[in-house]
Amino acid sequence: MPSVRDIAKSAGVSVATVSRVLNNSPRVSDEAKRKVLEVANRSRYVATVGKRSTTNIAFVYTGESSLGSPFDATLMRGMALGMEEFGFDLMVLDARRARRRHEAYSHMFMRKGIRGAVLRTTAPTVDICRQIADEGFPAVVVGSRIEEPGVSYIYSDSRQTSQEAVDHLTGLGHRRIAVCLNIVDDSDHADRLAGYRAALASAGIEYDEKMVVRATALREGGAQLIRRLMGMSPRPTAVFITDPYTAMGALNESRKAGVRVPEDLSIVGFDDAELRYMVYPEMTAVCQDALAMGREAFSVLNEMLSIKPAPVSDQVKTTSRSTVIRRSMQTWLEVHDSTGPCPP
Amino acid sequence: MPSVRDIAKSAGVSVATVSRVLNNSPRVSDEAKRKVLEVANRSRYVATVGKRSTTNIAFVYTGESSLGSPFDATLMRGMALGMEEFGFDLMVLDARRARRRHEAYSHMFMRKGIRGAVLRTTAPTVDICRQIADEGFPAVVVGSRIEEPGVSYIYSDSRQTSQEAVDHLTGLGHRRIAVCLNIVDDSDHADRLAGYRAALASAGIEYDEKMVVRATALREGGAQLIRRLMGMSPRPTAVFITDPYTAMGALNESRKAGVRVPEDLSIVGFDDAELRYMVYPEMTAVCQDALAMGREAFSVLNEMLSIKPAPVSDQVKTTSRSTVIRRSMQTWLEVHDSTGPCPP
DNA sequence: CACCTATGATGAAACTGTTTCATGAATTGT
DNA sequence: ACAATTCATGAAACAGTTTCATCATAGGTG
Repeated sequence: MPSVRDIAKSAGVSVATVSRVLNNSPRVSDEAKRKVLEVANRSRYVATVGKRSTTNIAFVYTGESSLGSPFDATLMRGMALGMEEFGFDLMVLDARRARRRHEAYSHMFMRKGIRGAVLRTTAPTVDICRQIADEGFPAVVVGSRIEEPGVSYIYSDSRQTSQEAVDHLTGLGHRRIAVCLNIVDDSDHADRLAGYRAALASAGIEYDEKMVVRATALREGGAQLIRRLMGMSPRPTAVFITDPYTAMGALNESRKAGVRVPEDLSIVGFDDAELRYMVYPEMTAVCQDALAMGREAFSVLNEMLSIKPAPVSDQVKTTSRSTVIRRSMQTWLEVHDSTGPCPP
Repeated sequence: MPSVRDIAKSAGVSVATVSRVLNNSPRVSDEAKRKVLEVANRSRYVATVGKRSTTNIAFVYTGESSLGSPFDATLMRGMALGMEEFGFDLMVLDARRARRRHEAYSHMFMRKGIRGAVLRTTAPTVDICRQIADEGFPAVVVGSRIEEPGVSYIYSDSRQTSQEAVDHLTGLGHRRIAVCLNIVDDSDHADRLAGYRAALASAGIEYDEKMVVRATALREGGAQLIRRLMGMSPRPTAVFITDPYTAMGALNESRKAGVRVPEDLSIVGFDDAELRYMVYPEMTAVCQDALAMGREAFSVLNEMLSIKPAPVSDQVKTTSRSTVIRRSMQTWLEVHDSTGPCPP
């Protein structure tokens, strides 16, 4: 564990200069900055003020993630439970804004006294998760299944329940069942599509690519979806919508377009909070427990942090990759009023 | 600004013991703990590690506040904007869990490296806000108007718009207009009641206490409300519901009870996020911009923190009360489909 | 051109808070 | 009753940050 004094000696400057570089003080030459950052990053420097051990956990989002979404909000509430239970403090951080140029993610975390991170990511920013895992920093991805080596995650296994959802539709006599996926592909939506296909297969219905529709994860995406479905011929009599907001938008647009739910169209949606009760009609949905996921994230990090890191010899710089923990949470199907028998 | 060494001298112990007390180390006698905490609290101790100045802002809720509500979620998104703009980091904190016994709030904040606080409170926990203000810690209450000396706040002035909302109803010919308030009284709901009364007065309608109904700020509260209203005689033809979730619950229960909205009952709700678009029919509502409030909170704290505190002489311990800043944000009325002409 | 002044980068030293280690006191087990 | 263990504590060592003095350089003015 190098100190500022070690770095100073190695970089050929004073500790004062090292400290200035590490804190972005304006009065420092580019040359000194370059030298210090080079040594600091190479030696995996972590700031430990007076050997103080902080207990901050960061909730890291990546700018494109929707911090105010019901899922994130519920997640946050779950994390608040974890804070109490495991005695951590929670910091909210935008991974891309908070980091400085040429700074390793783990360095950025340590600079802020963060011991572990809960990562929230979307498909385009998966590389951030990979990089953090590569640096060996204790982190867990929540709400996405990132199949990269070294990446820990907690996700909801929605494949089985998605299949049940579509089984529910075939059980009601539906044969022309559409599925709506997000415009960006991720493992979750792949799971749901797999569940959809399995259910079709078990009901002896042939898979038809034209029944797979893409929409944005917004109200407007759901509206678009309904307009698309109504233009199809033959029309689907049911649709499985894999995103909460899209499902909500679809329900509302149906009403505007004069499509009766469930008489003309059965809709199975997705819910990670309470949305299914807010819409009309109350929505049959595949549900996941974002609250429990938030709490579980802290449990996982607690486990990671209680494993003592292997002592790194001064000579060999091993990449001390942290333990990989992967957990899957249950989802369940709730049948409400947006699904009904297939129209004749 | 006392240091651990000053406190040690004053309390008659070593700096090591002071540090142990301040960090809840188990190996310390009650006697030493008492002496140190006494001096630390009296001298307004703040931890400044190596004169490092942290830039953490805390989002403080009080356990009873609903962290996962749309309002708080949107607020959080707004604060994320403020983080970027003003260069702060955000920490999430439960005021009551995080604090230790006999610890002043400002001490607790400083122990965690927090420079300023955004407070989210409900009526029963107003005293926490008052106490933090009394300690002179830079803090701003968001979403409540706390008329206590020294307390800064940002709130939505919903009085005027509430009046407009009820004007809208009287303009549609309604005469028997109920209002639904939260079961706990706070200044916001008082404002909305005042707006309601003003609108009645200007329309020449007499104020009737029986038309003031209380409900919890939950879906179920809204359901209860509808059952109450339907049992009244004569029945109100319109209701102004001052909480988003209550309004949502009322809309859904109306449908279940066979009450048509707006044909039988006009509903004006309240919205601080996007709820008005999620329900059916889309809800006429008094809207506030929680996003802007979150951002504004950081602006206010930035202002507070850039004012240098008066230097405290070693002899006179003045209570350095921080500047009081109060801002009000605009609310607006959006007319959608849950209000209509008064039935004959 | 010479000289003074302002600015900027830097390091030694001073300072802040935390932890380790040694020490003496108190408690407990046999 | 005595040894062993545990506990509370302070001195010292250590980690990071900032202040202050120093030196170099650039720029304006006679």
